[in-house]
Amino acid sequence: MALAIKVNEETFTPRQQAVLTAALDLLVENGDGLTMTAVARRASCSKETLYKWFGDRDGLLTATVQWQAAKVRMPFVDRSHLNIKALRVSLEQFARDLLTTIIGEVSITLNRTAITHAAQEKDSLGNIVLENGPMAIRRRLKPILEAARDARLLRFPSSEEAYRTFFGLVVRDVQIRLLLGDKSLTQSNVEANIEADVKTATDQFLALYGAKTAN
Amino acid sequence: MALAIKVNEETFTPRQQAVLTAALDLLVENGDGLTMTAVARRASCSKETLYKWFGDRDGLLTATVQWQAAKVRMPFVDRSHLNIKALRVSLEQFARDLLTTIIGEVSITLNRTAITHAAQEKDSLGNIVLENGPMAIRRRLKPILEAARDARLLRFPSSEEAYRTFFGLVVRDVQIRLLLGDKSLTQSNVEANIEADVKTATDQFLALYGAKTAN
DNA sequence: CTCGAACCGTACCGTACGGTACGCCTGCGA
DNA sequence: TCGCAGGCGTACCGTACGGTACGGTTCGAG
Repeated sequence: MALAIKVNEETFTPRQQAVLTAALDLLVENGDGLTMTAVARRASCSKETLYKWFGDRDGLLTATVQWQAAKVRMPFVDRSHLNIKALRVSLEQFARDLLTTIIGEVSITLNRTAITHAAQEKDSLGNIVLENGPMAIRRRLKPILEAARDARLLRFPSSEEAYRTFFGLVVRDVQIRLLLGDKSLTQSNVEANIEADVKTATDQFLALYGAKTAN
Repeated sequence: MALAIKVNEETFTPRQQAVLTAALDLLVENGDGLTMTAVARRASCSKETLYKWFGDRDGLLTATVQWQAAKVRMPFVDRSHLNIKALRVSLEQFARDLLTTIIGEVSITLNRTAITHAAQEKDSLGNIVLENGPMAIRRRLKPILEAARDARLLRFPSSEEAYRTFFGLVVRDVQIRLLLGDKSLTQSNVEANIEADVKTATDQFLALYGAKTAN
């Protein structure tokens, strides 16, 4: 998918970004509230301009999701001196970023929008979100895991399995419950437990894949 | 939520179930294809009947999701003689059912529909899916876990944490990727690995929470 | 046989929204 | 100062769809 690459080239003027911000706001406020008229009014621009810039409604939607999803940036991790302590810190950093991203309203909205889109024949938005979400994490995490394996800090049959286990241990049922609108999972509720969950997930991951006295 | 209970009372006539089947088929075929006209044509009934039976479009949608979601039934597990071997079999059974359910087209469609619904102000569909999905599993799994803890087969700080870890280890990133329409996750592709994934997840869970020589 | 309830098929209405056209204003270069 | 490109606001069109109305048919009860 050249989508993730295209994002860097497809740069938007400040005015266009203002429009995209308005579109995103409408999406967050009310998922299906993204009508061309509403965006135009919110951004104080004409519908004609919207169609000139983004082609059609789907183009606007794609641009909005792409532009916003690309903002999610995973942390760079220091790979120079890999010891068990640095590895733990790195993993915790990944877990923290993953969790804080996932519980954010923007992420929830983007995922919901992409899933709604995927419920029809279209898969473009799903690909964008996948590419900037799970796949981005995988790309960043796998090298770390493999370096740690080479340094005899971790042991696993395949880095793919290790990555997916890490994902599962961190995300658990939080994302699907948030996407489904579970009222018993308030954002502040989850937020308060992030640090504990991060530590638990990292501990568990190291218990499963850490070599020797990993704990 | 009295929703799950209401389902048992709210029984549908065969003719009504045929209508709901038509509605579900349309949902599966094309998420937004559930127009009243389409359902009426597919089920060979009149729109007037649809409105008489289900009130409005949302009522039809709710009835369809409710009726279908209630069909998901978790396995009953024998709790009489709990030893480590029986526990492992039970956990594998849960993992297998959870995975096979999640990757099914019907489950994907129901979750997508509920998430789309949740993207607007409405949370009823989300609650139904939650109640018949994750929460149903939790209700069934927790007693097993607690019984196993009482039998000194498992050790965990809280059964809630243990349940969520199990969920994460089993589901990993499969569900979100399927919901987003990840093309690299074909159903047959996942299906072929179910048994291996079930075993891995169970092993990992027991490694984390099993008491003593759980493995 | 008759009546009425349930239901099918279809025509119809109102509205919301995607998309287009057009008039007007502003700013800028010649 | 003139002209024009870009863009705002609004009016407008066509369509899709939710919801309603109504005539015709079937079927079972009395």
